[in-house]
Amino acid sequence: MESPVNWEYKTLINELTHGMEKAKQLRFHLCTMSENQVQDLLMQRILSSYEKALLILKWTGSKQQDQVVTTAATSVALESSVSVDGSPRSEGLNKNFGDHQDYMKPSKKRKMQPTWTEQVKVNSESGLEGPTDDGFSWRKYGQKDILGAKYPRSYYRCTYRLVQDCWATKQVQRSDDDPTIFDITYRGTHTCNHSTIAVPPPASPDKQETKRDISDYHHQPQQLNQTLSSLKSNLRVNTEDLNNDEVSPHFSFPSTFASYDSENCYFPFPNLVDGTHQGTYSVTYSPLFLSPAASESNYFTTGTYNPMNSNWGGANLQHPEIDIVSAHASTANSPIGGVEFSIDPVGLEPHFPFNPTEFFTNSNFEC
DNA sequence: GCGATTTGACCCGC
DNA sequence: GCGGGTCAAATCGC
Repeated sequence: MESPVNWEYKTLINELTHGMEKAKQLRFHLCTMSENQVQDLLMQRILSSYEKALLILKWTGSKQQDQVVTTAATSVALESSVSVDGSPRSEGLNKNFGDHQDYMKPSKKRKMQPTWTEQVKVNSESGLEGPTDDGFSWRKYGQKDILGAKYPRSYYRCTYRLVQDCWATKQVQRSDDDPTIFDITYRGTHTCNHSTIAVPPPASPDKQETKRDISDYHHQPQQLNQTLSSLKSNLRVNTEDLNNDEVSPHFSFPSTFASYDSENCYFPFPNLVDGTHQGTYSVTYSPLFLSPAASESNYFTTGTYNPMNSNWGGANLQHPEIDIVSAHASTANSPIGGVEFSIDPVGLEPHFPFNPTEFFTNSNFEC
């Protein structure tokens, strides 16, 4: 019997597929009616967004199925003599972890894990070891001098690896060219419940908080829905620079989503609510997330966050926005693929009223 | 004392 | 054999 989650998941896939087909039809009509390259470019990007959303969803779905299988097969020993790297050194490790087969997961799935890279620019070269607060708790487990690199690479893993079996890791390396830029490579997605996201200040000043556990959003679909509505209302495409080859349309998001991640429904942008960082962020996703057509140029940078006035891209405090600016005139600067906007069907309430077709078709595009 | 970081060593893939 | 990724003992800091 099909579960509600599977039903929601398939419905979401169907809706996105339907939307993509309609967008293709629209592009066909636009191409036949006009030679406006701007319109065609926009259509390509809309299609790319749908395509990537579907890819992400499908990937997430298969991952969840794997998790179900893994959880169910608790009595099955998987390569009990293989370590996290797949290396045969079970002696010491098994002392700590016994024959807990979950420990073996990364060795089997490392190449299947999603990997993406952010470039984070910090304010000054001095005073910051690197970008730190991205909403998760990391524990440094190694540092390595990399051949040809001026600065060493630091290795971090989730603090809750052992407690909550969270296998997310990240690598941080300062750029050779610009010491104020850090390349952060994330590998794997968080399965822990300790992520935090930035939220708008609450109405009551005596209950102000700047971070909230993501589980709040899982358990408050109404609030998430409101946030999505806010995202919808603030989503816009700025095409004023379309004639400039160097600049592509801007997609804007409310800053509420600055840390929304696919695994826990939050974006993987660093959490900047503490106001300690100012900089630009770019995200490069691995081909695992992208179709061959889309992965050709899947790179964009966001606008600048100003901690002095808590603004993203110069937007006001009431409706701060993140301006996502494509660095290349590609089909990959969409908000969907670019910021890993995948709605995890498991992470949402079964009856969460999110209609992707309506969401995208009714979005407030400004042309 | 406990948790986080450092750092040399080990292991694996290429 | 080399380079990258990870481990784990030693060390540090609160």
